[in-house]
Amino acid sequence: MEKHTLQDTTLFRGISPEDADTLLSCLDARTKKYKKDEVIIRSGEPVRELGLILSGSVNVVANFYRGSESIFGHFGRGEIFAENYAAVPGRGVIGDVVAAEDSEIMFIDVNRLLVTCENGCASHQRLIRNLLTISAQKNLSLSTRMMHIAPKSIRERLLSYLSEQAMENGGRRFRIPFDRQQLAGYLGVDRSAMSNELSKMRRDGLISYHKNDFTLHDGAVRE
Amino acid sequence: MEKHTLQDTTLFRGISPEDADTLLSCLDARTKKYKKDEVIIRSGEPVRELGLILSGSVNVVANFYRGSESIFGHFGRGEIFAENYAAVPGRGVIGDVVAAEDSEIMFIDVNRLLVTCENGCASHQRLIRNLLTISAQKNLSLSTRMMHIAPKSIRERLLSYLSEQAMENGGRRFRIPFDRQQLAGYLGVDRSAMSNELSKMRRDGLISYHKNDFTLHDGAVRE
DNA sequence: GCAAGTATGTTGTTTTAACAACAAACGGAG
DNA sequence: CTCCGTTTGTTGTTAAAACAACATACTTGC
Repeated sequence: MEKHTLQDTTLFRGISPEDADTLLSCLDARTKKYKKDEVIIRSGEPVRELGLILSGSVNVVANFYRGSESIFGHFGRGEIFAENYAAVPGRGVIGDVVAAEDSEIMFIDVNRLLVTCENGCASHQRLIRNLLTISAQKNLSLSTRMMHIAPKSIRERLLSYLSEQAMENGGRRFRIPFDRQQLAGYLGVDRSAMSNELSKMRRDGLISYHKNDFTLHDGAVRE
Repeated sequence: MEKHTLQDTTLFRGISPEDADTLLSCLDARTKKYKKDEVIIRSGEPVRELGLILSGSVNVVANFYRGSESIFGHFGRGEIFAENYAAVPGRGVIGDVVAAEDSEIMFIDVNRLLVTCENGCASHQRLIRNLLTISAQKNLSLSTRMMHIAPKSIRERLLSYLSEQAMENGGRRFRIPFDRQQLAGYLGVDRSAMSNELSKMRRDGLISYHKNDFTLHDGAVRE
């Protein structure tokens, strides 16, 4: 693993390789390699360190009750995981964290990360800010999705999602970053049923679209 | 507003009134009063400060598209809001934040909060840690709920929720903190349909329960 | 341009949850 | 204890989404 890798991570973004180097020793970070399918964190384990993916990727696998062994999250190179558990003492991790491929993970003690040290304070503060930003961003995307999933009908979910996309885009015409399959997954509905509903909405004059290019009409938008 | 109030807030937890006082001037916090129903933050506004509720409470009101004016969140005395938007620059708030009753709000600039100052550094670090902990906790509760809502059927949602409660409780018998109405809301299903499903699950020997006291049987739990 | 593969749309059927309306159990207040 | 309000459970009906199976459109490599 080379230092330059770190700059590409969400956690060390904006920190020079030299400063990162200083920080690393100060943080007492350790690095470990995992083979594909190897368990990195076992469900229920208490965690003090966050994981930073230097290479490869990991899955979070939910395994509450028999039968449901579904992948609950996927994190790729440059991303971090388990940071919430590391920041909230005394909560066991829900689900196993498993290497989705051969991976190299850096573990960083969150308590140490939060205590500003003597050397390189500026970078250290940046590090803390980065962590908070990551956490806040995850919060936002979670609650946004929550909001879109809240309505019971497919149509309302679509309208909620599309309206937000429009608002975010500052216009009634915009492109969405999902294909139909992904959008259905995101909204928690069946793909074909969703396609069907989109057609109806077009028929009802609420929207028009071509592939990922959508336009909201008067009926669909506030005011 | 008296200093002692601050100790009861999630943000200033564990910080002495004297230290809090020092911090406040350092943070350049401002306080403002709102009448019931007054808009504190308008939808789409960019935010740099988090809001700390000294008294009263606020609602986050979603108002994406016509018709749906539903309360998306409620925060009470001692809690903070808008901290995610304050920490992620350049994202407009989704939905209005409105005073649910006469309230007093303290606004704290997150950027300033993150930069450790000279005086009272120990307390300042505690403040930062508190903020991160709050953020991490919200993340955990959001993703946990997400996970319970992911399955399509009521039964699976219930099993997901109950299994997690059991795991958290370290035993198959436990009490849940919701009444039926709240649980249905949390799982995003109809209350009566849920009651019905609970009965069926009891009939099927998966669980037994009396009021909020639940027991999971072999069929319901992993292994 | 054609063939093969993937993504999207359509239609009909089946399953399931929402809904409505009511019954039963529970929990104080008097 | 009884009455009243609230919570929980039950049942039947209706509406909607899941599901399955197929049609059409779009993409890409040849």
